[in-house]
Amino acid sequence: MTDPQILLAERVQQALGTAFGQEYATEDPLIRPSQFADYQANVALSLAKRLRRAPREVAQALADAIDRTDVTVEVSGPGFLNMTLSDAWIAAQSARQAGNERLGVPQGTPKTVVIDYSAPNAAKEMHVGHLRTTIVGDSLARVHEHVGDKVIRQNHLGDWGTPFGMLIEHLLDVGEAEALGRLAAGDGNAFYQEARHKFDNDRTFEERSRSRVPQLQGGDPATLRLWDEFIEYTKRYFNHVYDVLGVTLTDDDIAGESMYNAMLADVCDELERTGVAVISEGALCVFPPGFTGRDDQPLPLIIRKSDGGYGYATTDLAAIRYRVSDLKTDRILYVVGVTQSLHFQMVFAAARMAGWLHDGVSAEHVQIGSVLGSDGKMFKTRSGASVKLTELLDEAVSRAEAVISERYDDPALRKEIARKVGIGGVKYADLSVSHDSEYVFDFDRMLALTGNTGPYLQYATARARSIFRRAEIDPADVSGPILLGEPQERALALHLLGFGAAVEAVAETSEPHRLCNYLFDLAQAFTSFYETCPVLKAEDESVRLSRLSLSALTLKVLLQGLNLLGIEVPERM
RNA sequence: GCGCCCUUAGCUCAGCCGGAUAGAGCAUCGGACUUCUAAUCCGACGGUCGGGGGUUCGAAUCCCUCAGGGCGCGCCA
Repeated sequence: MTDPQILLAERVQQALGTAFGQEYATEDPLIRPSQFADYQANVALSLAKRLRRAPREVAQALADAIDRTDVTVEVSGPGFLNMTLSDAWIAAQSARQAGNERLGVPQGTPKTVVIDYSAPNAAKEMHVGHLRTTIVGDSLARVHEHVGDKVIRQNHLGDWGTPFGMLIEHLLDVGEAEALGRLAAGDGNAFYQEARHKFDNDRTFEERSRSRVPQLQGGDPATLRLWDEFIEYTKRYFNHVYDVLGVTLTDDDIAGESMYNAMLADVCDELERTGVAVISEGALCVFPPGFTGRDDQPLPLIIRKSDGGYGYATTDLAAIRYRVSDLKTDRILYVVGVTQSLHFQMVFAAARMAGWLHDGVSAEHVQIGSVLGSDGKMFKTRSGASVKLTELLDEAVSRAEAVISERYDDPALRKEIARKVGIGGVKYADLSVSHDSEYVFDFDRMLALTGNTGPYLQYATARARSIFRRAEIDPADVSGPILLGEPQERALALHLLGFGAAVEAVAETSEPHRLCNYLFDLAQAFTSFYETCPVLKAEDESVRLSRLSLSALTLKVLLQGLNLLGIEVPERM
């Protein structure tokens, strides 16, 4: 790890020990980026009261005790310690980072992390919100893998339950061949709506559908065959979307609701036997303490309906039990819409009551905010119908093509660039705002070539690449001492050192937007460097080599960072 | 009624384990191409951090309260 904050924290802690006694050596030195120096330590202020000394005095004593090798320290204001790193230290760390194939990203103690994401429902509307959970979850999976965790992707497909009776009946009505063709083409939503319409308006269809459900759950072979086909063709469509998006999910990651069917009865038995669940109004319910509904009544988590059927709470509980006991996970991330917040709170609480979730395992709901249309409401087309995802992505690509420079008239090249820019722009838009906030879907903003966008980062990367293309040098071959003559060089090198910390923070907090912000700042620092510091035309050979190294390092970090976000980068733009 | 989330510059958003004059981007205005991609860069303008109270040496950040908005809340998943 090359992060300067670590060095500074160690230095200050050491000084705390020598200045005030060893009991203070573990105090958080409160290192923060500073506008007056590279970093500042704020610990003197927070410690002053406990030491019963004036803050500035504490700061001075601390400053005097700090090992000043490669660091200048000065007391400032009411008791801040402004710390500036020597150019030599930064340059040395840069060289170290350049020589490190992990670019300064540490590998922690490996954990097993289950990441539950995407989870499209084969029987319900699928909209851009599903894209977002898929994209964010996929980035988290990539990041955890990169820091050394064992990642188990779990695509909790909505492939079971009441609506499937309806869908199977509709499939029979339409005819298998035609129905399956439509499903593979991504017409599942319309297919569902047709079925739903008949279900609501046609009594005999409704009855047929209802009687189909027990056959499905009971394992009737003819019904299962139809269900299998339905799911198979729906999966083809999902896989097509994943392919277009460049998402790492495969069929091996599918762990849909149907998978837990066989465990549900046992889940209920165990909960009932242990007294965690009780019968209420004919349904088997868990009443986790602290949850109340309307009229202050305890809020139930229904795990077996009064008609004997199971709902998604049962499935989710079965999944937790399975993930902890069979998958041996240390951490479960549920990358699911914010609207499910209450549901997950209750499921987690119930799982803790049952002892399935114990202190060694953390279950976290990574709440994904809703994607809104320009009207500020849930994203829909102008006509009010839900948007077909593939059409949305196609539009992103064709819009990207329209803004791509006319400098590329080779149609194949243009198309390839447009594809990466269009898809990358959509993905970056999902990743760059904090996952729990809503955001307004806006093609113009996410495909803009300036600002905190995917295309801007891709462009910065393409410019870095062009240096090496022009020089006919492989960035991987560049090495050499780094010299920090210009302020832009220093700022770039210093920012590069923070890469590892940024990646680590994403793994810890499940917030990919931190990495986006880091990369955006990096791209800006690089562009600024690029504008003011000629690389190939540098007057001095050692400066040229240094700048080449710096460019190579930047390029590698940008590529690695974008890869962790799941964003492809065209060779040129 | 209860619970969760949100309210920061004209717009879109960061910052929220308390720390100095609250930051970006877009938009607007003004500069910079005989120079490695100007799809860029540099600068300016712009904010009582929803209101009020509290804790603190210090609050956008923590606590309380009020207002406004979103989502959810017993047999869909």
